[in-house]
Amino acid sequence: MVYKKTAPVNWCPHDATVLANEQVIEGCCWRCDTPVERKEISQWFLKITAYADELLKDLDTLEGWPEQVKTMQANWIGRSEGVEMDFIVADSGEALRIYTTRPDTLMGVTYLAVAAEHPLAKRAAENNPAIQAFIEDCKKMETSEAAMETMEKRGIASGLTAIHPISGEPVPVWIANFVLMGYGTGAVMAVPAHDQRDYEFAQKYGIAIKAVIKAANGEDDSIENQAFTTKGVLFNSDEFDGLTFSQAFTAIAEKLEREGKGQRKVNFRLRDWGVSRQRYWGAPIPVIYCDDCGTVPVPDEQLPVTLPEDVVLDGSQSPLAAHPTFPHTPCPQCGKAAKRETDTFDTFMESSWYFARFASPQADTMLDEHANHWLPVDQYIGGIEHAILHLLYARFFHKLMRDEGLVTSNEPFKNLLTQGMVVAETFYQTDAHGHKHYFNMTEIEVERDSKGKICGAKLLSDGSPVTIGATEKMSKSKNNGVDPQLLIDKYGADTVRLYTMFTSPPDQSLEWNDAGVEGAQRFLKRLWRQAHLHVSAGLSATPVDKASLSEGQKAIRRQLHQTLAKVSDDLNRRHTFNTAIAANMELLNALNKFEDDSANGKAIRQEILEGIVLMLSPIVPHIARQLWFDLGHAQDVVTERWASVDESALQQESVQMMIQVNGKIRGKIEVALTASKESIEAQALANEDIKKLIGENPIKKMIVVPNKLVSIVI
RNA sequence: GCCUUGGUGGUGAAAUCGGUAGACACACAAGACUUAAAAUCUUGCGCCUUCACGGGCGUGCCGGUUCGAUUCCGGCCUAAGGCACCA
Repeated sequence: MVYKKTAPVNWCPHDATVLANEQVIEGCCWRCDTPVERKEISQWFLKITAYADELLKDLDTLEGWPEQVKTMQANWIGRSEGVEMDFIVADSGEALRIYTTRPDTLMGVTYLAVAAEHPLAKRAAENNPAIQAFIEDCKKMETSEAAMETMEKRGIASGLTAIHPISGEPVPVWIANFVLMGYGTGAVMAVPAHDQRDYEFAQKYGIAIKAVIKAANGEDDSIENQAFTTKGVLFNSDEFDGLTFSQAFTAIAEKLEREGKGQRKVNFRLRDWGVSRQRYWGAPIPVIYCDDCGTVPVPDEQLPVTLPEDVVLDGSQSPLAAHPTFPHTPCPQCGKAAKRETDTFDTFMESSWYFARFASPQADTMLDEHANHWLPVDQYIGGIEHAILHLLYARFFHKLMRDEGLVTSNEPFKNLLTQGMVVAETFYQTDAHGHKHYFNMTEIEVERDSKGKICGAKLLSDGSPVTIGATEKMSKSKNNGVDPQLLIDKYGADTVRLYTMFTSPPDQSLEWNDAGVEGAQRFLKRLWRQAHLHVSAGLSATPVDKASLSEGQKAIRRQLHQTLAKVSDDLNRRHTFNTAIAANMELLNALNKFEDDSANGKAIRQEILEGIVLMLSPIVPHIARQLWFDLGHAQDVVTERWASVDESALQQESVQMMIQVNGKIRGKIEVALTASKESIEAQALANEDIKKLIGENPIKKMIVVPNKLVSIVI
C-alpha cells in the first residue's frame, strides 16, 4: 500500500525550496519572484487507487451524505471503460502504450503525443537542439491541473513514427506540454477530427485531420470549424464502417485482443496519494535509509519520531534536511550509520483518522476497541471545500484501518453536513516588486455606493488607496477573516449565535455582513419582555383546559403546535436553522397580539412562552436557561425533554383554496375539509368573480388539487 | 479548461413532493410617545399603471414541457467551492 516514486513539485531554484501551488504566483516564487521550475523528486505514495472501485461503489451506501458531494467524489474517482493498446515505434520496435475511451475513433488517429519526460522524447532530443530547448521549456510549467488545462498547448515533432495497430500506417510522434509522465502511460493517441484539444493542436501545427465518425441523428457533424465529439457511426474505417460506438468498441477491442496488440481496460482518473512534504511542521515519515539494508521502518519502540526544536526556519531548503544531527541515525537492523527520511507527512494524513483516535483517547496503540463502539461518526460537519480531498482521504484511510483490523465499519461518516463558505471581499496593495499585501477589513475604511456595494477603500493608518480584490473564502493568506469577538462584546453571544443561524441555511455560502444583527437582538428583547410581563402578572400553573377553548385560543394553540412540528423537522431533518428561528418569530408576533387575561388565556400564554424557550434553547442557551427558571421551573432547561406536538391542537374544520382560470389566480374559497370534489367544483363555479370571468366560455377542463386549488381552463 | 453548487425586492432570505412568489428579518419612509434624542410601538414598503377599485409585468437571460414552472428539460451568462503541496 506504500511505495516511492518520483513526482513533480514546484521548485524555486533561488530559495532551494519546494513551493505549494498557492505559493506560485504567475509562474514565479511568491517570495523572490524567481521563475518556478517543475522538478521530479522521489516521494512516498499511498495506493488509494487500489480502493478506487470500493470508494466509488460505497458512495451508494452513504444515504446521509449530500448528493452534491457524492457526485463530486464519483467524478473525481472518474471510472472509465476503454481500451489499452500498443503502437510500435518504427525504428526501435519498442511499444508505445496508450489508453483511450474512444476506440471507435482509432482509424482517425493522425498523431501520438508523449510527455517531455518520456524516454522517447529524451531519445529524440539527442543531437537535436530544438527538441532539447522545447523539453527545457516544458520544465517552466506549473504543476496544477488548472494551470495545465488553461495554458497554451504546445508541441514539437519528435521525428519518430509509430505503427498504427490496425492500419499499419506510420503515425508521427509529437512531444507535447499537456501530456504528463506521471499520469497514465505518459503517451496519448490524438484524433483531431473528434477531440477538440487535438483539433486545435493539429490546426496549429498543420497535422492531418481525418474524420471517421458521422452523426447518427442528422446533427451537424462538419469538422470545418471544430471537432465533432458526439458519438455516432463510423466511416472511413475499412471493416468497421457503419458500426455504432458500442459495436465499434467491441469489434476493435476484440481485434486488438486477438492480435495481442491491446485489451479492454477500466481506468480511473484518481491518482495515488502523494504524502511527502519537504517541510518542518508535520509528522516525520518514520523511515530510515541504510546503504546495506535499504529502506527500514523506524521500529515501534523508537516511535514517535519527534521534531528537533533547534531548526533554522529561513524559507530556504527543508529545515529537517539542513539540520546538523536529525538526519543522522544508526540503522535499526545493522547498526551502521544511516540516514533518516527528512520529509514529513501531508497533514491530510492526520485528519484522515483523528475522529477514530478521539473515540479511543486512552489507547496505548493507535486505536482500541472504544473506536468501534463509537464509529462511524453519526454526524460529521465541515466546509464544502473538503468535499473531495479530505473526505475522500478519510474514507480511504478508514478502509485501510478496517483491513488492518483496527475498525469494523466500512465508512467513517454516516451523516454529513457540508457548510457553505463564508466569503468576504479581499483588500490589498501592490508593492514595487508586484507583491500583494492583504489587509483585514478592520484596517481599512470603505466607501459604499447607493446599493451598499463597496466601491472604494483606503488604509486607515495612512489614507493610501487600497485595491478591492475578489470575494472569496475567508483565509489567513488573504487576511479576509472576521473576528466574531467584536460583535460578541457588543451584543452578547446569544445574539450573535441567533443572528448567524438566522442569516442563511448552513449549506449555503454567505457574504459576511453584520447589518442585521440588531434585529436578532430586538427579537430577544421582545421575548424577554413578553416573558416578564407574563411573570409579573402571575404565572399560570394550571394546565390548558382543552374542553373550553374559544376560537381565538384554538387558533393560537394551533400555531404553537404547528410551529413545534415545523421546528422539530427543521432542526432534525432539514438543518435549516434560519426557518426554525423565523417560525418562532412569527409565533412571538402572534402572542404579542393575543390579549386574553382569562385563566385559560394565561395558561396558553405560559404554554407558548415555554414552547418558544424550549425551541430556541439550542441556539440561545444563556437567555433560554434564565427564562426557563423565570417561567417557574426548578430544573435547568438543558435537562428538559424536547416538546411534543399535541395532534388535537392541529385539527381544522375548513381550508382555503385558490381558484385559477387559465393558469392565473382569480379567487379564493373557504372549503370544508370533508367537502367532495363535486361540491368544491360547484363552490368554485358559484364564486361571483369566477362567474364573471368565465361568462359564456365553455369549460374545457377542471382540476381539483385537494386542500390547495381548483384550476379551470376555458 | 474540467467537476459541483448557487443567481428571487434596496439587503439577508422564504416558498420542504410542479400549486397563493417575496414568510421572517434588515434598511428606508410616515406617524405615536418624548422638551429633545435614543429605545419602544403603529403603518407602509417588488416594478409599472390607476384618484381609487383594479389591471399588467415580475424569481439571471433565451427557449421548451404543463391546466399551472422559483421548482422539471435544453442552451447561454454570471458568482462561489474544488482541480491532487492552502488545509
